[in-house]
Amino acid sequence: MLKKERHDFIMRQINLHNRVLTSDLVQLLNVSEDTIRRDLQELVDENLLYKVHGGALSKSYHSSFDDSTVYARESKIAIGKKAIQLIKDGMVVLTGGGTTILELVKLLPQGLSATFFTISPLVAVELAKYNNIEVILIGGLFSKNSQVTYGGQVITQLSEIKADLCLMGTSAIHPDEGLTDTYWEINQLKKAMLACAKRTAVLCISEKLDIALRLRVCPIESISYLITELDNAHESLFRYKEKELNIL
Amino acid sequence: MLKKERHDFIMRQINLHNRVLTSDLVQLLNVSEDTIRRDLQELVDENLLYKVHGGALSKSYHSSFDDSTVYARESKIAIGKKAIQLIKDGMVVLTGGGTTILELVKLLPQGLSATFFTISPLVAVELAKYNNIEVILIGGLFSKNSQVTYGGQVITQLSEIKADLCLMGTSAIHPDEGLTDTYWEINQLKKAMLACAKRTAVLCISEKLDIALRLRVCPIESISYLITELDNAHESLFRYKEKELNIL
DNA sequence: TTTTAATGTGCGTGTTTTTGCGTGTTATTG
DNA sequence: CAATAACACGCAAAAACACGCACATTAAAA
Repeated sequence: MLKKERHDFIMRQINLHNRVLTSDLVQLLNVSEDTIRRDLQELVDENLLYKVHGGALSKSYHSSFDDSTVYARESKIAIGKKAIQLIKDGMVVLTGGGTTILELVKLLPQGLSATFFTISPLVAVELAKYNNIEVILIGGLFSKNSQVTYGGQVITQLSEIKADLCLMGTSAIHPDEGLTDTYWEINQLKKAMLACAKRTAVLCISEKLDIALRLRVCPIESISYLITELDNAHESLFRYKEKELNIL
Repeated sequence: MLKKERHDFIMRQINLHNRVLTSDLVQLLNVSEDTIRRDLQELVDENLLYKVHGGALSKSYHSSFDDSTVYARESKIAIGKKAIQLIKDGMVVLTGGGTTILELVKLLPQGLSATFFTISPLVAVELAKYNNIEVILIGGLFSKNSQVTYGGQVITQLSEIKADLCLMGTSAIHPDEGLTDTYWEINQLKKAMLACAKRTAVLCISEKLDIALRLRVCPIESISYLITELDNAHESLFRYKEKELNIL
């Protein structure tokens, strides 16, 4: 492999992930650490990236760091960190859309090898940054509001999938009413997602606890994991602990 | 073997693989290293390729699919402006992926009422910003390189669609060889897209003109419109005008 | 046909680039 | 503060390179 190609590869990784580890590059490119270090130094000289102990960072990363337009981003990252513990190598995972799922995906470990089905284009794009993850985007009508695909075709395709784990954002959850939603189409969609996964994890920031909306998706017992940003011992979770439900 | 023949051979290799190694050429052409080096230097002088230690790279080779800095963005906007003239109210349009298409979508008139099928999640998200456009995302395996869905499922779904117009980005176009591509899957995909649309418009920045890659998608006659950023009278387009092809 | 000039090609020589390794130093972590 | 990992520096071998020169081939001029 030519040096220029290596540089291109590194810059590609940087643009994709905003960071690279020296050790990863050594493995991926099959050259010595010194070579990688020299490459990184040369790219620094060209003002293309920012070198740190252990690897390098994207130059634009720091300047555009504050994409804090995401509401309650800190909470969602906390939820994401908990949720990734459920994902193991070799798993087939089904995900919905929403900013919480998106934050989770950004936190996945680089080496993870798994298959992801998703109804969210944005999640698909983010997942595609991981070399060892196979991404299948479930197609259909595209919802302008929730930025996911929906409709009959999606549900048909979901019925053909067998997933180990389903990761689902939530509109509302209530200890007695279970999972609920406002829109018929989204409701149908979530039912279909639940049906095709062995276990389902609901990702839910605390302010959506104890709310019931118009349409019932499923009772609380159909859910395997409830993941919030709260400490496990937090009082808001008492009512949920009484059910057969793992709280993370 | 004549020098010109060697040069043609080298350029062919470059267009095919985006790179050549000096050592490979020495073997393939059975001449001395010096001759190859001189050849490469001459091709550099003609501005046809990019020389590096160990070989040479294609000039139009840009590996990074970097969304922050779209390559040749001005040209792509110019192409987009021309292409939207083809889109009328009520149409069913099929689009591929790529930055050119993405720029086009951003230029669509707000009031446009149409149905768009697309294999690109990013295009879908962008299209969703228009109230009167119905967006159907065609799902399937998601390609990390080209950021579109592909594979058997996509092709099956495409076969069920009847579109008025297909908007397609391009890897390479050549007056004799037609539309060509490097990857089998993308090649199959483009064939399927062509098959389901009444007319096809190829969006192509000028530096991708007159290049032939490994796999043939279709002859030039199968295309209805060729859209570049160049003026209609530009000499680069002469060879294309001879064919039955509308140049915009 | 012969001469002359121009161009193309290969080889020898010396230079530069690239790369991996050994050594010792600096950061990071528990 | 000690163990580990990451780092910087210099060195040496190998590869790639540039340059000049000689020889071959070709083509036009004499």
